[in-house]
Amino acid sequence: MAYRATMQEQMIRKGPWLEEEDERLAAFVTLMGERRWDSLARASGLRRSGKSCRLRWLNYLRPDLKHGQISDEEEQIILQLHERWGNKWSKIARRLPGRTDNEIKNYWRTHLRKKVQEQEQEILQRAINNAVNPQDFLLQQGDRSCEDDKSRTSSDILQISDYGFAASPYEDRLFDWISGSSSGINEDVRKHNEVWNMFSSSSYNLGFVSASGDSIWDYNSSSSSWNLDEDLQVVKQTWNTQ
DNA sequence: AACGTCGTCAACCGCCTGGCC
DNA sequence: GGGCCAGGCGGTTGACGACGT
Repeated sequence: MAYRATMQEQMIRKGPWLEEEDERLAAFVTLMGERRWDSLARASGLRRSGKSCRLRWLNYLRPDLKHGQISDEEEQIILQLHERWGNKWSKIARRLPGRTDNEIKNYWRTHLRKKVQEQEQEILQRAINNAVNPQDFLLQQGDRSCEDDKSRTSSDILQISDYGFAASPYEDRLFDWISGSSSGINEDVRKHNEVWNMFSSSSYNLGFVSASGDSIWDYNSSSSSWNLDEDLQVVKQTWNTQ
């Protein structure tokens, strides 16, 4: 028994995929669908693990994948979403049709991380030069962009950023709508920015703040003044009339 | 030309989660 | 409720090429 298991482990191939392996995998995925990867790996006769087959398909062979350079627009989206969600690569990837979590993760690590760190360093330096606390400096910058919102305190602003959008049903459904209804990446980017601006507007943000410190989404659902479908409808209508 | 360093990216690893029995 | 398994996810590794010394 143990001997057989060891033999099987020895049979498993690792490392770069050969062209004929790719062809075989693609043929079997077409035949069996994108599931039961262990069975697929066995049935195909590929000496690869199910996990390895799944990864190869999702990251390289899938026909809807975009191969090639990440555009400036895509980079902007990655930056914005990473700022919101952190290293939630698969979540970010879902907002960029044709891109994989692995691709975005690598792109972030090799191209963007350094850039962001430099920007943060610059902010820190400017704060030092202005002899203020870096956090206050950022708040000052933020206040300059929303002068009309005098009632918003710095603690409000911190609450908003603390909550983020990670568990937001609004956000998930909005972005599903974006990627489901558009006709290309430019359209995606345009819609993304529009919706992003709407969410970033002071009225939306103030609505999201819970005075009690509860999760904003719990807060929303417990309040009868919020209606997910109606609010989504408003956003979509606003978009469609533009 | 030889060697070292760095950047890039495909692939792997280990942990977590959700579904099923 | 608990065990098992498949799949998903983020972090890490390693091969390889480009570039500098």
